[in-house]
Amino acid sequence: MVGIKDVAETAGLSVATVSRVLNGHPSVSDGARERVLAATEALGYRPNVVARSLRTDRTGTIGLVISDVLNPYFTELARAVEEEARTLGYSVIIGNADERADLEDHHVRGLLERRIDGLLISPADGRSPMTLEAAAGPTPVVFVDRWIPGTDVPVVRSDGRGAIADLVDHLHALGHRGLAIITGPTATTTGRERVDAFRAGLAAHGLTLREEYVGRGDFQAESGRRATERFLDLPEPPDVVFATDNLMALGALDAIGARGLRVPDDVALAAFDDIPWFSHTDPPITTIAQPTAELGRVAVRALADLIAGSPATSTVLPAHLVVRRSCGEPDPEGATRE
Amino acid sequence: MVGIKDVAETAGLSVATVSRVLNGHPSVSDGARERVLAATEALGYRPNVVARSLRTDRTGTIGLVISDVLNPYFTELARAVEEEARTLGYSVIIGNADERADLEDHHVRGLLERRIDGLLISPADGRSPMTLEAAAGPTPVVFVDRWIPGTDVPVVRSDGRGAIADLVDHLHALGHRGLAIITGPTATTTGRERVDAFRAGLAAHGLTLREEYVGRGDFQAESGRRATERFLDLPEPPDVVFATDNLMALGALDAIGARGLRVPDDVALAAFDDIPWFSHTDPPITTIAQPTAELGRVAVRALADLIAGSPATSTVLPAHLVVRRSCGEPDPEGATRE
DNA sequence: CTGAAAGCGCTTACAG
DNA sequence: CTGAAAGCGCTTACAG
Repeated sequence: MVGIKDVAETAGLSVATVSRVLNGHPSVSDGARERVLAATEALGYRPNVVARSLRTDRTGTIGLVISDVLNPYFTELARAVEEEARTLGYSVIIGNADERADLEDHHVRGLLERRIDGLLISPADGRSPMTLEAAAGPTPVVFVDRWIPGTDVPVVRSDGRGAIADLVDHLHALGHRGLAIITGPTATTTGRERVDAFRAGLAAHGLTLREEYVGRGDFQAESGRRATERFLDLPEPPDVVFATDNLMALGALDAIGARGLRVPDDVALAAFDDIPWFSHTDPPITTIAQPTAELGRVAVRALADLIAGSPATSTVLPAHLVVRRSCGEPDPEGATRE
Repeated sequence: MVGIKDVAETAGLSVATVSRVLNGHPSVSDGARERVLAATEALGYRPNVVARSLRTDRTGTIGLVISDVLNPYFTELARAVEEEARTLGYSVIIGNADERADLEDHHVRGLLERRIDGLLISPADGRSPMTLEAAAGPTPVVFVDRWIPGTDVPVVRSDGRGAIADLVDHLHALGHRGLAIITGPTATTTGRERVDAFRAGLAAHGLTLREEYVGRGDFQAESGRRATERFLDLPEPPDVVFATDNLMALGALDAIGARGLRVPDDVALAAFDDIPWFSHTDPPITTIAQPTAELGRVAVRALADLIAGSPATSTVLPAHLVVRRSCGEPDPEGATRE
């Protein structure tokens, strides 16, 4: 591989000068600059950022550890993060934890060893030792979407509680009383928030959440399927199933379809997270939309602040209800669709 | 940050010995190993892989440049790649080209400067200079899904031609004669292959592909919407629209729905790439499925071979038709569903 | 089995 | 404006 030494040699200058040109240092003569650029071009020189990083102690890279790349919510988040990071001059390395604490650990450790400048994590739960270590360590960390209570880390997330209250109102107004929920892991903050808000929403209508109407899922499709099957096997199945993310809603759809039942006639379905497909499912799905891309962008800016040494602020953005037809109502022609 | 020197000091040994222990070198006494491990643990030492990489000239990382993270096909591919790479001891850094040659360039350059051990690329077209440079350079490269003819790079892809012929047969048998296609960029190999195979399939039935029934898309949703709108504006709209990837099918669905038309009664729809949502759209979508995850795994193994210095072989896996209801037929209850 | 030392490819005070 | 030299944190022949 051609190195800076080769460039210096063919340019007839020292490596110091070559380095200055390549890094846009002002103290270089135009002549030197030209010769360096010409040599760089001629040799097809690619700077070795590994060496540069070792020397400068910054990698120009941030890490992003998400729970599940197959989840369109996280995909959209990741895309927004990469876009904003690129604007700010950072590359991003994505680690997919697949909702597994051991994988989260693996990726956080790898990213830390790689000396990324900062870390964005959507922590599965508080049980990944490396995540805890990262949160306490010197590398700047920002939590996005999920967070770990009790840590001193800025968090950028959305608050779904208001929207969930709206959802329960909506369901109640449609006459539904047997409301079931498929939760995420209750060790996750989003998992807990959604079931708590749902319970609170029911309470506001004088209803209580029946124990058998709580299905414990893990935010992945298969768990949504299993929980829904259990609901349907109940002597008194629920009127509505609220799947607290889009993949579990997909699983619920699978389970309902497999029994030859129809949504919403036999059982209604609501979801959390809006994705383009929800407009085209049979029927279109009522869901709660997060400002996903915005979360990603804000999180990157917060992390960049931290890296720059400024204090970073936490941000909470609101989610909102998007009414479609999966809970039984007539389609109000794009009511809350933005 | 605590470095190897600190560990050596508290262990009362040289950095050489510490390094040997950390790298599993056999020539270390049990006592030394123990003291090193204890010191490592006590100090919370994290090896600096940047320094290690500079020294060893390998990063234990492979790069993956895909065309669009928001496309579930590529997401699934990326996931399989990461999984297989992890098994083989590699990390993977994903670059999202978003179907833009300039972004592909940006990511390939960044990955090369980062000195990744090997590169997996799904090239947008032959117009990214960096991709061409990478293909010709010393870093091992494998193309996956798409490739660039005329380069000397192994390619792992699926062949959709047989399945497209099956699709045309299927459509013809259902009585459809006005067949339209939304292509990907014809600069991509997959874009070309799909339209060529479609045309050949029509020819086999004595039909020709009418020029106005060819919509040029870019594999993203918006282009599918626009192409479909143009089809529907035609004095003689087609009977069937074949969207050659899943996102353009989503766009087509949007366009059809926006006019209050129904699939398949008003216009039939077929797609390329199978994704879980296709079973739940209204109606479920007939499509062509690729062995996506397998492509990813095979590609990683081919790249690992190349990195190890062995020759890598190209692989072509077959795609197959999955018949659902979007073209008008009765649902044969999961006919070709695996 | 162990350690001293060279060197990976850069950047950056320091001196001129 | 330019260059010689030190040093980033590791690994690895080489010698003992």
